[in-house]
Amino acid sequence: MSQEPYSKFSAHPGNLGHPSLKRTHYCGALRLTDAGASAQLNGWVQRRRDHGGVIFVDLRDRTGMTQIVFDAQIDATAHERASAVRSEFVLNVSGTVREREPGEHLFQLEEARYESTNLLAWSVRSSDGEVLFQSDTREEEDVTLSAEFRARFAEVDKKYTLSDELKVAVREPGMRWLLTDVENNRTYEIHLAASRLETAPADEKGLVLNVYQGTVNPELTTGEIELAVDSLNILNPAKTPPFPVEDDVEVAEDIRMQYRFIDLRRPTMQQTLAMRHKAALAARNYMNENGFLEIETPILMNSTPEGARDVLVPSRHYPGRFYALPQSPQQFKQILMMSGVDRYFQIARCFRDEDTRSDRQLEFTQLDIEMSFAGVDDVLEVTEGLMKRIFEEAGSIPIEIPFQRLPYHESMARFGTDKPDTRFGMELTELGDIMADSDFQVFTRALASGGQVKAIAVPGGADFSRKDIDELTKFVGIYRAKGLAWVKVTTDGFSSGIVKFFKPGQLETAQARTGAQPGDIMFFVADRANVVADALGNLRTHLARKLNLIDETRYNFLWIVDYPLFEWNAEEHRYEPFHHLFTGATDETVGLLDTDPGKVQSQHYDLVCNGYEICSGSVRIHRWDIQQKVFDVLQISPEDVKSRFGYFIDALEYGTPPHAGIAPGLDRIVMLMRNEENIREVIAFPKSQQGLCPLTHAPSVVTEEQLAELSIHVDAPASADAS
RNA sequence: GGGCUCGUGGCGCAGUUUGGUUUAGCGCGCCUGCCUGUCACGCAGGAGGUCGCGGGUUCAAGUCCCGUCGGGCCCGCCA
Repeated sequence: MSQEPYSKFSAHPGNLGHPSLKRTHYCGALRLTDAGASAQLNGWVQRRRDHGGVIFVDLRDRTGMTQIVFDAQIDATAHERASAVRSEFVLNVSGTVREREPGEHLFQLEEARYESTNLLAWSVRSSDGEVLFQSDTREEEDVTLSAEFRARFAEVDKKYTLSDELKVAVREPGMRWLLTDVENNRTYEIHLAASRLETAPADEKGLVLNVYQGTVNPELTTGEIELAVDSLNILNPAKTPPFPVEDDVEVAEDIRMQYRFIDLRRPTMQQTLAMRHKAALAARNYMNENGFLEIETPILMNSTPEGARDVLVPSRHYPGRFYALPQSPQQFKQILMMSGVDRYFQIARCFRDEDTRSDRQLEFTQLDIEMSFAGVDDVLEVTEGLMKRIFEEAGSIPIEIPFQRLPYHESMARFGTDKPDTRFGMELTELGDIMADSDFQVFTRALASGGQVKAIAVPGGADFSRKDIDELTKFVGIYRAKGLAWVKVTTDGFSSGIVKFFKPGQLETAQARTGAQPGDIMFFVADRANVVADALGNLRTHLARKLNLIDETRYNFLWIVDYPLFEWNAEEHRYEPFHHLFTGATDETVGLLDTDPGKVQSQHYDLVCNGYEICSGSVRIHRWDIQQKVFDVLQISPEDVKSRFGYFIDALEYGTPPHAGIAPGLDRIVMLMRNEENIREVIAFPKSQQGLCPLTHAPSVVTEEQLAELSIHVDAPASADAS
């Protein structure tokens, strides 16, 4: 039959009546202390368990779940309506909060004895004095159960074996306990018979101990209570969702994005949304407390063809002219410094029309920051405080500041990248000096043509099979490495087909430098410096993941500093800015702009955490003459400068204060705090890798009229959405 | 621009190597009925698939070939 729930409800006008929607609690809020109170909840149906005379429904909202119970004896109408309720229906219920009753009586022990010295140290003994169960610390978990007592459990509850991971909670001192088997996720209630207690002190002999099946759900924060419903309003039925609203369900990305409104109902997604909000709030508060003004800058601005591809927006008034969406508010934030704002920040959306990666989207969010009369140390200090505030306040992750600083060249040398993951070792080791006179031509040729030979030692790698090594060779091939030489270190010496090419001492030196131990393998790459860095750097992280060498609980923050100002583009025989056009040089090297631009050091800094670049910034050029020299080095003609940056150059000549800034990437920060490996997981409405939005079908074809107004003629065939 | 990989009921997957014994199977979900203590409820019964799309090879295509659309990872790109 078709799954069309709507018809069932159109015949029940009672469901369409408007009850008060004012709830008394969220679904994750009720606790044992609320027992006896009446409550009204709104939420979505997580699951329904229909037992005929009684129906259980888990009602969910963004805070959690509460079990609500429909009992024909409490309210026949609500019970009848509840039988039609299905997953994701939206309900409004009211009723009484009640402690979950003990279930089936399992067994009884006569002549139990309770002893206590205080509320926290107590025991229950059998009549012959053997301890049945006891707890003598403040830790609820520290419970001992006698073998005899365990045996009684085994007799009655054959489906489960009581595990060793037990928790006991005192319900009423000397009378009732809640025993939780954490591993099996089951509870039991242990009662000393109340009738006997009325007349005798609790620690006297002759009590009766009863054990019941518990109905508490230890997995739910609200698991000690339930809501006995006396009134149900079905606010809206729902089609069966395309996938269950649960964590850890694997669903294809396009389906998740197409039904993002359902995907976002999942608890982890709700937690991420909440954490992202907290991170933004913490940032706002911190920036405010430190004297920064939040100022908005235009979304429609001019295109500057430096750097990334711009996202363009056609102008209706000026045919053939386009706005660009900001790659970042770079120029505006500098102009704000020129404007005397002194300290600016903005939670800014940025757009870069480049291909996506697991940590890159077409549009993303930066905490854009700029400050006047500031140098490197000032920005780093403010940023460290900001990171500490965000990670601790939003992520409950303690952060120690200040962060270490690592020069760019050292990072490249040791890790092969300027965004190193320092949670594990396997650092790259230079071997060019000792390998130059080996007989291994792969090495000697690379060195002779100005290249490098470097190596890493992989713990336990001596176990790698031929097939493993072939796969790794293929892996480094992605980074243009032509091969991957290897030598296994064993207790008997070196093992590899290439051992014969080395002179005595060469492999020993390699072993000493890489720190390889017997049982390890050394991997060598010989090539141009950037190929060696890419191949070994990526191999290093690849193997660390594969071999589980990464402590996922750690957050290793690291400043990368002392970048070069320019990078030589060998193909086009000219310099390019390493960071961007407005990055300042260090005082020590600024003089080299005229003579040796390649040696100029910039005042650029990146903050790296666990292999992700999470902030990037610099001290800016604030003097016209220096900016002019940079344009000269980059061979940007005066005409180009005037047309592209004219207003900016103007402003530099009207009293620009020294200023510096940085831009932490909010998406990646939240990714790190949530331990997510994909940026889509921390964006409410992300785009697919091809830049499509499966929910709204953007980008879409527009009408001929719209195009005509913009004087745009589209050359490509307008392919309709294929799905 | 390029490489790798995936696409089979609502979801997740098996089947694709070696084309035909497959009436395309499994788990979850869904539907109907029963059930008063479940919480991955249970029990009984049931429905649901142009194997992404197009073309080709063949007596015969989920399976082989070409193209195309979509998802993912990566190289290039990302000042």
